[in-house]
Amino acid sequence: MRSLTPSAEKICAIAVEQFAELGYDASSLNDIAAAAGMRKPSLYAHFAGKDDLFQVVYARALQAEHEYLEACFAEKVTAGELPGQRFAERLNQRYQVSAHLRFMLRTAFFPPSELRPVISAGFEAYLARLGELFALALHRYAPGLDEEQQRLYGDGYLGIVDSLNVELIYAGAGAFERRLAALWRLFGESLARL
Amino acid sequence: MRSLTPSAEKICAIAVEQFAELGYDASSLNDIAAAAGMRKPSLYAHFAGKDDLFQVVYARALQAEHEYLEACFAEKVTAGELPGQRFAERLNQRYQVSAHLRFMLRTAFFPPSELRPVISAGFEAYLARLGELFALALHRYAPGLDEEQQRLYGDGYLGIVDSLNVELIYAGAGAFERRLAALWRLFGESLARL
Amino acid sequence: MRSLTPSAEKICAIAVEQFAELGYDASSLNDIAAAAGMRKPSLYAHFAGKDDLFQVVYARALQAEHEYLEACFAEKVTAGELPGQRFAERLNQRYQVSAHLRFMLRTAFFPPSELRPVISAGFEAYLARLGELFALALHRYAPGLDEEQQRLYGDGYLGIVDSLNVELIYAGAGAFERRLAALWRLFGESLARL
Amino acid sequence: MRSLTPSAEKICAIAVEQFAELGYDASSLNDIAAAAGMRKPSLYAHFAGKDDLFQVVYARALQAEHEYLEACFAEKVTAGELPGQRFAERLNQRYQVSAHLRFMLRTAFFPPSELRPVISAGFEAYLARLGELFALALHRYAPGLDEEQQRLYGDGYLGIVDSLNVELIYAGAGAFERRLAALWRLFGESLARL
DNA sequence: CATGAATGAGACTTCATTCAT
DNA sequence: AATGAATGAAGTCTCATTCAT
Repeated sequence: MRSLTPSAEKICAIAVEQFAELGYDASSLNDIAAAAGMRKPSLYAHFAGKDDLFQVVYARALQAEHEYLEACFAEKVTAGELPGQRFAERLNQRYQVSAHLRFMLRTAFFPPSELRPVISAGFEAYLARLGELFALALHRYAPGLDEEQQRLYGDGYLGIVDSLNVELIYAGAGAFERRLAALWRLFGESLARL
Repeated sequence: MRSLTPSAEKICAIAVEQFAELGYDASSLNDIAAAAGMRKPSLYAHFAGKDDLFQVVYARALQAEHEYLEACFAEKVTAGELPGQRFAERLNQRYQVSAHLRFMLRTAFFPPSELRPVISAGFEAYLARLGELFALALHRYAPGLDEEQQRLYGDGYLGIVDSLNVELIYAGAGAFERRLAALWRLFGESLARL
Repeated sequence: MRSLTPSAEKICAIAVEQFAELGYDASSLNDIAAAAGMRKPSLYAHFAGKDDLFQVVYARALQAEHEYLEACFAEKVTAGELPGQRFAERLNQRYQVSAHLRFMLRTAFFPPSELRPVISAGFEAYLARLGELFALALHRYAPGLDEEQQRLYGDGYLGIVDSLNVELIYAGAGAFERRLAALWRLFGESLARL
Repeated sequence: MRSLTPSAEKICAIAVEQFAELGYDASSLNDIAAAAGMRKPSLYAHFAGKDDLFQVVYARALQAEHEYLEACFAEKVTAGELPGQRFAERLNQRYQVSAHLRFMLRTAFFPPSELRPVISAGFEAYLARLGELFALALHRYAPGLDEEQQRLYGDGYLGIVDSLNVELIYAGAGAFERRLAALWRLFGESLARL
């Protein structure tokens, strides 16, 4: 993880918004530079090129969301809270607030072809960690589950998270809450019967 | 729905693949024309421009997937089949086979900014129809549900479908089956208790 | 040998002058396009890029100088003319008149690094043909020479031609005539004694 | 002749290689700086700009080759050695060893347009001195020559040297030896008959 | 003496589009 | 219906250069 100068930080902050909003191809270094208060060639003092900028931004987005993940699952659980519930319920807010999340999801779903491998690897690690954290919480919630059940709930939880992410991507906050209610009801009912 | 000459059909068939694979911005009219066996300016004999081509392709993709939807839900249900089950189980195969579906999903999730409204409208109609078809099937399966329960299962079903779509987009067939198993278990268990 | 449209011909005619005068790196497609009465992107309707243009121009230069070579050596020899004499004496005029020659020499001596192999091959064929034509003329002039002598005069003749070319490159017409006189005197005296 | 700090010396040593290999336009201050172990702007602490660096390097190349010239002609002649023979025979080795010579030749033949006058002047002085040294040696070898003969052999000798240089530029050591043998035979035979 | 940051100029190239043929 | 030619706009990127530190 490269450490960045303040200028480079600023460029990244601009770039993550542009990339999240427009995608790789429709984002222009010209616009990014202008929004960062400099001219296009100045970017090259900080990044080797568009690909490099994109990858740096992606790495930072991954890290930010990893940190969020850890923090979210590290919070003390309140009574009656199901495993992963807090993370799921806060997805909406996180999505609105974090360009990193919006960028990461867009990029993971539809990466620029040349960068697909590196992007996939990073995102899969993110998902894997989310799965682990859920598994730990599930074990705390219901210690006696057999392996198959653990896998079942793990897969289901990741599926629900993806579903919620998609809803955030193409719909709005209202739709999110409806979907969250529905899916979490199914999930919670099932867990409650354990 | 414009009717198309054979040449225009061919262009569309190429374009839907390119757009599905690369997205709007990274797709080049040059490549599309070449793959269709002609030169770039010839496209303008059939379409007003890139946007027009994109929109025509999108309309056709929507129609194709609408038709698939209807056909899928019109099939006779076999014993023990839950509402929407056939459609969900076949998503994987459909995704592999239908560039229209791949294109529609990509476009609906991340439309080119200028076309966002028209694209959203079309996709929402698709989802709405899917919701309706599920609702009908649900009613046939469990006639006495109150409105809230109907909405709950409808939302859940659409959420599951999105989740499966996402899995298809960024993972492979294997992951799809695991997720399908997990989500459908949750869904089916709940339905079965009605 | 690609056949060219009139526009492409014109571009080549401009380009050979620019490349001969400034070399590959200092020549600008912008300038070439402007001098050819069009804008930069229009060049790409005729050539795949700068390299392609350069190579086409080079191939044409080689051909032009090959043709000149053949024509020059095909002329009827006058009494007292030594083998290769006419070609050598006309180098100056040819150099002034033929951008192809100026370009070919510059390019052969200092090719852009990436194109070195293809350029070398072409120029060596040119030199080889010059050597052949001289050898034929020498045989006509002095039929009984042994192989070693033939090679000796062949090498000497090519050496003299190169020397004259160099003089044209960095000096002027006056210097050329002095050098021609000196080298040809050495060469002629030796031949005359056969 | 400016005297240089060690850093400036190093830059020059790198630059002469790059300029000799790639020419003025294709050489990048970035690469030169990097190869000299510093960043581009640091060059400006030593040289006013690219042109200045080029001219300094050129002046040093001229000086180095002047010194070589003097040393070469100052060596004691062995029996049977013709005037200028040693210099001619060593051209190959000198060319391989001296980036200054390679650079000087390339630059003299094809100078960057803006620097043509200063470059020509320097190179002509070099050639003039070579001519003088040869003339002296010739006088020592054959004292009684009339002016016309002196000029004849002088021109011929310079022509031969250029021819050999060209062979070094676009061919290899093997070709050099063949050409040297041929040209020197012509030259030596003629001299021997004096 | 060295450099990080910035920049104006300009390089090559691709793009979607138009138009006469 | 198709295309060769042309183009304005914009893309990414490199270059030599300057300046404050």
